[in-house]
Amino acid sequence: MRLTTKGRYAVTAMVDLALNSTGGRIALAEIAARHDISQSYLEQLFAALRRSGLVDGTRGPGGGYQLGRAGAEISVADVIDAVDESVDATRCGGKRNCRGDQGCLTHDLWESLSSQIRQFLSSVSLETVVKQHRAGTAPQVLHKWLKTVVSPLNSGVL
Amino acid sequence: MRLTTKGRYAVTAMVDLALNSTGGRIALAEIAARHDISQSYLEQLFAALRRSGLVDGTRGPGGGYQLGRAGAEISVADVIDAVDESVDATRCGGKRNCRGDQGCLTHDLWESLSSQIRQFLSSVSLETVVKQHRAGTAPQVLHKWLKTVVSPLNSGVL
DNA sequence: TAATTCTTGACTAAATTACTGGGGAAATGA
DNA sequence: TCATTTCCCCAGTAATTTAGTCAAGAATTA
Repeated sequence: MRLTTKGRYAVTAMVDLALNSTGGRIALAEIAARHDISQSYLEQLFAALRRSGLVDGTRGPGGGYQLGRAGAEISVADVIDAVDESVDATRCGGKRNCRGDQGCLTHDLWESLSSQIRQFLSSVSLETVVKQHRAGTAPQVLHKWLKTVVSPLNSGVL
Repeated sequence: MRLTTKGRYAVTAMVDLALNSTGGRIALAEIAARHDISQSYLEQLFAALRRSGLVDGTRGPGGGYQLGRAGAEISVADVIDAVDESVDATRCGGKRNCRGDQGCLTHDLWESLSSQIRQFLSSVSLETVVKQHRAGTAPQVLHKWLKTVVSPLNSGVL
């Protein structure tokens, strides 16, 4: 799970789509203009999103993109995965023998951490983000929530 | 908050330091060999870690690096921030006028999401990672924990 | 048919990552 | 003092990724 500006572009565009989708379709040119992103670059990202079934494109006048399924069914992790191509990143290709015993031990550590992040992002849907935005106060709620949730982690429960 | 392989190198090295630190110092060459990373590259990362006070280097024979403070006091987010130089990433430099009204609205969305990830990573200390690794079963515990915690998010509480 | 919009592919510039190499400076031990 | 070990700092560079351009074409609507 990587978290780059590329993924951010994709998430932004998808949230835009979720935010402005009142049943109709939205042209890429619109999204590109709204966020001042190169349209051709967005096209590349949407090609990947399309291949993953996250969006649905229709051509011709009045055409555009739609969410491939309900916003509640699309997680932020889905979007990031679609454009990021997860480049293996393990350096030893999953084999547990990169260097001595301990080499891949720390691999495991990283992957465990990384999978926690993934699970977290998988739990946040586009709808959640939209709702959170509309609510306004939500970030504080989340902040509180995280605080209560996170303390057992550092207090030696594990 | 970006999450690249660069940050992963740094976290791996720091966890190695936390794992093998029995009071003494550890030479960079050791860490480099253990994880098969270019030593000079690690030197660059450690220069950044040093500037942030996360590690403490001593020269001469028997020298090496030490954690700058207790492993419980160093979060994964600290490590990533130290090497990542957080390149602004807002594209409009904080100003709320990049394009019309809605441009920076979605900015807010992203930044809120990004800050949630940051808070999550801030809650995980090196000690936590080490403990989790030693426990072995911990990842499953975490998985369960996340599941109970995450459901209110998607069930319309917000 | 003409306009619109997605779709695809090739190509390029800029930035970042990962790495190399060299020349020190401080500490230690002989 | 001198050699060795280690951090420390800087300059450069190849590979990769990001971000963007350009052009041709397919499907749809009016």
